[in-house]
Amino acid sequence: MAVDGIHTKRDRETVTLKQVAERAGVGIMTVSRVINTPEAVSDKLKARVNEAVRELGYVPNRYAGSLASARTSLVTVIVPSLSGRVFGEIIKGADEILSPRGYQIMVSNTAYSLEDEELVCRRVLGWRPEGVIISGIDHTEGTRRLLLDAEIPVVEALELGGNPIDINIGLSHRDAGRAAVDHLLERGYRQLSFIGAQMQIDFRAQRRRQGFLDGLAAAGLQAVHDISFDGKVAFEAGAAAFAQLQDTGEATDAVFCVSDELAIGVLGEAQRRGLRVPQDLAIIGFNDLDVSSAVMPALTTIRSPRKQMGRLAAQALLGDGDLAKKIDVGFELIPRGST
Amino acid sequence: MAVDGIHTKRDRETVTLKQVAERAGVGIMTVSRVINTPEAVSDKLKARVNEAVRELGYVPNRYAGSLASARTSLVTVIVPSLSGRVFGEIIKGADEILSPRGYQIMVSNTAYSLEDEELVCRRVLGWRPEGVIISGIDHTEGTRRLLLDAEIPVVEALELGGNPIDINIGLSHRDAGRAAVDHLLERGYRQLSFIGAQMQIDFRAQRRRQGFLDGLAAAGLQAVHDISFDGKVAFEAGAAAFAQLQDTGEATDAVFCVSDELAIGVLGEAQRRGLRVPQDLAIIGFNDLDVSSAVMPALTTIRSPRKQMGRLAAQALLGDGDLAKKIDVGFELIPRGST
DNA sequence: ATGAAAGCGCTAACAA
DNA sequence: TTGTTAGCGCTTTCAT
Repeated sequence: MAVDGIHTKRDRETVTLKQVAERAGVGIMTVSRVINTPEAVSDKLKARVNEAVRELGYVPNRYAGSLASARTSLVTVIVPSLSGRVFGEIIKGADEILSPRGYQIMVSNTAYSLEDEELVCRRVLGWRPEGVIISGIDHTEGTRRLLLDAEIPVVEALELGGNPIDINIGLSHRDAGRAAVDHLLERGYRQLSFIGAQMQIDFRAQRRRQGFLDGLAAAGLQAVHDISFDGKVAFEAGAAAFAQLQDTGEATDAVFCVSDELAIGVLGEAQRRGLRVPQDLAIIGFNDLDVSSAVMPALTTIRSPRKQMGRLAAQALLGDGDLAKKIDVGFELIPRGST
Repeated sequence: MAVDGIHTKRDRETVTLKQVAERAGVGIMTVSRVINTPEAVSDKLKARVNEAVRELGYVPNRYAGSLASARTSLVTVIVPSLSGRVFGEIIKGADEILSPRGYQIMVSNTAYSLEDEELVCRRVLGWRPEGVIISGIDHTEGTRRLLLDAEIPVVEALELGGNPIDINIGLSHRDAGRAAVDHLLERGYRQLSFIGAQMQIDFRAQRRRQGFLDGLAAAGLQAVHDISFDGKVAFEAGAAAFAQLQDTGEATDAVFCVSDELAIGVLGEAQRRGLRVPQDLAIIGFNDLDVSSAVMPALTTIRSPRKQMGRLAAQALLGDGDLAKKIDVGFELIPRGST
């Protein structure tokens, strides 16, 4: 019977190895073996034990097991946000590799704060993960120290660069920003603007913006507008930012949005204002979300191989295939209707 | 120093309570108290211990702690999919309540399979969660048995009904489907169609469809089209389904899509075919994703309070505020431009 | 306020 | 193939 509210377990009966062993009339090690290395037990005893396990509804206690064996089969993934589909895909990619190998993933959220990341890291290391996948390359010294001292494989994912703690899998966000401008310039646009969100806390977004500005400078141009507009929902922030930019500023004929959400917000707002995309306004985003190819016109964007990064990160942790310590997964500009 | 690939920890040095105690020149219980109940230790010893903890980089081992105390501070959330933003929001809502209270969330994925759900359940109970949040009300007998035997609070979330294991928080998806038809009929549409995806495995989607069909029947009508079109990406499935429906079938003037993703796919395809929405075609979805209000025209949809369900589920587990065993969070039809 | 002893439920290492 | 023993690193309980 279920029970009101959370409370400790000790006051209730728990089925243990020993009880299963007694029930089956065998030693506890036999039960342990039936569960962990069934091939090492005779069919006869195995059957008896399995029946006892079933009858008692025995579920092995991982705390006891891990304490005794020093194996946890746990991998933690540290992400800056639980909302975006972006991080969900990394997690999913990692899970696809890890689950079949018997690993459990534990996800923790830093809310884009380096200080919280350090706290999260400390908390999470108490679970003695056998590997850590952490987002980005910017961390406090304390976080680095913790991770280094843990003596487990660590993958810094999403972005390339910095002074890697261990393994680094990602792409150059600066190059991606640069690719966005180059594309717009090539298409003939000259009055380019940048729209960002949460720029103070999102280092990867900052680097995409920097790449954009670099590219403009290289072409002897400068941004017509360069704004960041925070908001609870990125789509709305995009719409609001574009509205502000149109209402108060000089004309722009192309915008680079630091994310597809913003870009789709801009697209909607532009259409509401009667602008034709891409004739009057070109829009390019970043991420290539599923929805980006569904909107009309479809959104030109830069695809980051998120799921692949998750998979590679997991494989790197497992030491599969002798992967390099540094893997550039690259990005791909997907030209579509919006430019 | 980090290390190549995952391997066990025992071969490397680990800092334990005992080492900290020796370093600080106190008993191990004093160290334990400094960490768990610092108010019970004198300032002098507390300072010495904290210094030793810092110097050694001590991180308490949760396995030892939980084994000894029978408290895990773990809550597991079982979802059918890691991809959708839908489940991410439930998790986020739950995390907002649980994290500040010192609980760690562990997420597990059943891939919309009841059999996998049972396996996942068994695996996850080995971590001795102090509470479980599980999606939906459809489970195998084995799953029910496991959850009941665990003697911990269990919340079945997202959907109301069935024979609850313990606590049930959600909404009636059938009523939601019914609300969708009623809205379309009220707007004057008569040639209604249904577009679904993954209908065989998604019970909640089935119930929305049933509500839709019920509503039609009550009005003496029947669906022009009633199709399900699977695909890797729901947006694309929506577009493909609508294309098929247009190419091979009778005229329809309104479609109810079982999810917003499908609806946005339909919207894009309709626009590509030169149809005016909502004049030529009305579209209504389900979920109210962030993107749904950003597209042009904005999508009429039914909002389910996902984050709130996550929060309520967490609060119910904690026994907060003496919540009912059954909570109907309702839904809200949001009329927008697409109808 | 502090410490010593016992033991949580399991696995490693060994013995039979 | 099976069982016995000694911990794993902590917290509980009970002394002091």
